Amino acid sequence: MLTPATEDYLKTVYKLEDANELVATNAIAERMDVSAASVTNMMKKLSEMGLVEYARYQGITLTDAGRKIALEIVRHHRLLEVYLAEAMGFGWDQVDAEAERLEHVISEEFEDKMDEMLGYPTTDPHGSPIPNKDGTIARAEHEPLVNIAPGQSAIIRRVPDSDPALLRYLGELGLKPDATVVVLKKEPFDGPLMLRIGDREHYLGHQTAHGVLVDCLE
Amino acid sequence: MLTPATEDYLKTVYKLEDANELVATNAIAERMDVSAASVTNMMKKLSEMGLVEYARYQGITLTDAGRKIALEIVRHHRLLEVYLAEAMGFGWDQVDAEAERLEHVISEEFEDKMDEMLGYPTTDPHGSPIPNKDGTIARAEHEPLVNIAPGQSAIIRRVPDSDPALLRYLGELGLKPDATVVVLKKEPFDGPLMLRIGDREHYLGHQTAHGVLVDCLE
DNA sequence: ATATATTTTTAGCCATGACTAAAAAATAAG
DNA sequence: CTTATTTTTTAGTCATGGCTAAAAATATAT
Repeated sequence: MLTPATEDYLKTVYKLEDANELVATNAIAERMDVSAASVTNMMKKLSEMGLVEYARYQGITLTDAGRKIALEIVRHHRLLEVYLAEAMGFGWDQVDAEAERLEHVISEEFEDKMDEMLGYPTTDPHGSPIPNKDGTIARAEHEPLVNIAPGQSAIIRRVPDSDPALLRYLGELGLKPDATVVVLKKEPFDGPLMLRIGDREHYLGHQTAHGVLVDCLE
Repeated sequence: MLTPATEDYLKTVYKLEDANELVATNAIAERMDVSAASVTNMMKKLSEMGLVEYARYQGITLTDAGRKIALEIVRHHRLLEVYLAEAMGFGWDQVDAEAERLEHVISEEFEDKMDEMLGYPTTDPHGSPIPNKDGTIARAEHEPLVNIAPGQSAIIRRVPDSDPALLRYLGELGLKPDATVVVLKKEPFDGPLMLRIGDREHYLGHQTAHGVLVDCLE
C-alpha cells in the first residue's frame, strides 16, 4: 500500500499532465504547498518505484503504473464528491476538502458501494470526469467560457473545483454544470464577461471565465 | 490536530480503562500490535500533552482531556459502523475495519450528517454504546452470557466487535443484539454453553460466551 | 558570449513513530 | 530476604516526509 503523501504527489503530477502543463518541480511544489526540495526527494522515490519517469532537471512524466494509481485516487476523490453531495447533502463547495482526506482510506468495497448507490456516475459535482475502474478516463473536449463569442450560448460543463468561496459564488449565479448561459458582452483587455444565466445578468471575471468549461451551442 | 497514531493510542487506553483492566504498557502494546518500547515512547508524549497521567512503572490513566478525545474517536468509529451497515449495506463483520481508517479523517460535519441521517443512534451494530458529542457515554450494566444460569433466558445486548470471522459465525447463529436466547445447559470446567436461539440449538464456547453481554430476563 | 536570474538539486537537519537490544525496576518464588 | 522472572524503560537505529541553505544546472538578458 502507498502512503497518502505518495498518492497525493502522483495525483498532482497527473493533474498537471492533464492540464497540458509541463510538469516541473516548482509547479508540483506550488500546487501542493511544499518546498521544491521535498518534491525532488519524492520524485526520486517515485522514480525508483517505477511510477514516474524522472531525470534531473528534465520534467516529470507518469509511467503507466503511476498513472493507474493516480487515476484510482482521482476516481476515489470524484466518486466521494458525488456521494457526499448526493447521498449526504454536502454542498458542492464542501465536498472537495472532505474527499481530499477520505480518498486515501476507503476500501475497494467502499468505492464499489458508492458507485452502485449513485448509479455509476460519470462526472463529479463540478463536472470533472470520474475515471473508470480499469484506469481509463473519458477525455471531454470542452472550451473555456472565455472563448465564447458575444451573442452565443453555451452549456456549462465543468467549473474549478477546489475553491469553496468561488464555488459558493458560482452557485449563487446558477453557474453549474448543465446550466445554459448566453455571453452578452466581453469587455476588452481581458475584462469581465457579461452573461445571461436564466433570467438574470451577471459579470464574470476573465480569469474565472477561463476556468469554466462549456460546450458552445451550434 | 492529533495524528492518527496518537488517536489510536488514546482509544486503546480508553478501551482498557473501560474494561476495568489496569492499563499497563504491555497491555497497550499487545492490543495495538506494537512493541512495549513504542508504547512507553508515546505515553511520555501524551503525558507531556496532558492527555494521560503517567509515571514510569505505574499504570496509565486518561486525563479528562484525554478521555474526551478518546471518546470523540470512539464516537466517530461507532457512528461510522452504524452508517456503513445501515446506509451502505456493509456486513457487521466488515464495518470495524472500514471505520478504523475513516474515524481519523472525517470532519465534524460528516459526523453530524451521519448522526442525523441515522436518527441519532445510541449503539453500534455490535451493541456498543455511541458516546455523545459532549464527551459522555452511557454505561450499560450487562452481564456476560456465560454467567446466566441454565434454564434462564436473556436478551443479547452486545457482542465482541472486531473479529470478522467470529461475527459471521455469531450472525449465522442469530446471536445479534436484541435476540433472545435460552441457556439450556452449561458444560463443567469452563466448557461450552448449550443455547436455544429461536428454534435452533447451538453450542457456544466458554470464551466466546464470556464476551457476549446480555440482560437476564426477570 | 558572458553575466544575471531562475530553477532544480544536493546536503544536512528535524519530528514522528516504528524497531531491537540492553538496563533497570517491580513482582513472584524459593 | 534474596534470587529469578516479568515488566518497563532507556538507548540507539531506521524510514518517512517535511524543512532551510547552499550549490549546480538551465534559461534569459545584455
